[in-house]
Amino acid sequence: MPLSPDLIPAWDGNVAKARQLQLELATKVRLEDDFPPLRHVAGVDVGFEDGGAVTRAAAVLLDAKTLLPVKEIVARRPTCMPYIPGLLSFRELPTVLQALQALAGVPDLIFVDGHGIAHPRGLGIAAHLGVVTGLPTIGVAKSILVGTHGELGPSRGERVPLRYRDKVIASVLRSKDKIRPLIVSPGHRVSMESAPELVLSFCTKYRLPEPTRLADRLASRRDRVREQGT
DNA sequence: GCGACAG
DNA sequence: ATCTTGTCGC
Repeated sequence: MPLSPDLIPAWDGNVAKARQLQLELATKVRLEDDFPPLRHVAGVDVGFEDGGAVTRAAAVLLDAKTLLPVKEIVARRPTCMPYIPGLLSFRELPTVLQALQALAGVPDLIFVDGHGIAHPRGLGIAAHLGVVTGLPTIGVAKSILVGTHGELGPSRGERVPLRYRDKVIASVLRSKDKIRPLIVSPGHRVSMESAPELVLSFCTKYRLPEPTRLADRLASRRDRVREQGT
C-alpha cells in the first residue's frame, strides 16, 4: 500500500505541534464518495499487552460479499506515548500501519475503531489513517469525543446527526435494536451519507460491523476458542 | 479557572 | 484501553 513517510505520526512530546499537524492534515481529507465496488474491506483495532507497555494492532481483511475473514495480522511495538484525548492517532497509528503493511492486499475500504472527522480539529484516527494511506476509511466509535445530538429511536437503522460548532460531523447510528448506538463519521473518500449505510450493511447480529468486530477480538485477544460451555 | 475527554 | 465473575435483560 502507498504511504507518505512525512505523514506518518511521530510523537516527540510536543502537544501543540501535534495539534498543528492535525489542522494541516485535516485539509487533505476528502468527503466525497470515491471508492470502487467493494471486493475486500479491512477492519483495524488496537489493544495493549504487558500493562500497556506493548501496543498490539490487529488488521483483518474480509471478503465484502461473504463477510468472512481472508487474512488476519497482528503487529506489536513498544507503546510510544500515553493516551491523550484528541491525539489517539499519534499513539496507535504507527502500529496499525505496520499491521496493514503486513496484510499484503489493499482493501477497498477500511473500518477504524475510533472517530473520523468527528474530532476537535477534524482529524480523528480514521481520517488520519485515510490521509496517510490515501485509502477510503470510516470511523466507528463506541462513544462521543465532541458534539451533541437529539433523541434516537430504538430500532436498528435509526440515526440522528451529531453536531459540533454548527456542523454535522457524524451519525449516531443504532446498529442493533435497543442497543447503545455507534458514532459513525467519514474518515476519507467516503461521504457523510454513505458512512452509516456502509456500516449498517456490514452489521450482522452484533453491535459492531464485522470488520471492526473481528479486529477487536484479535487486538484484545478474545479470538481464542473457549474451553467449555456455550 | 473548572470540567470534558475516541481508545 | 485494561484490571475481572457472575449476572440481569432482551
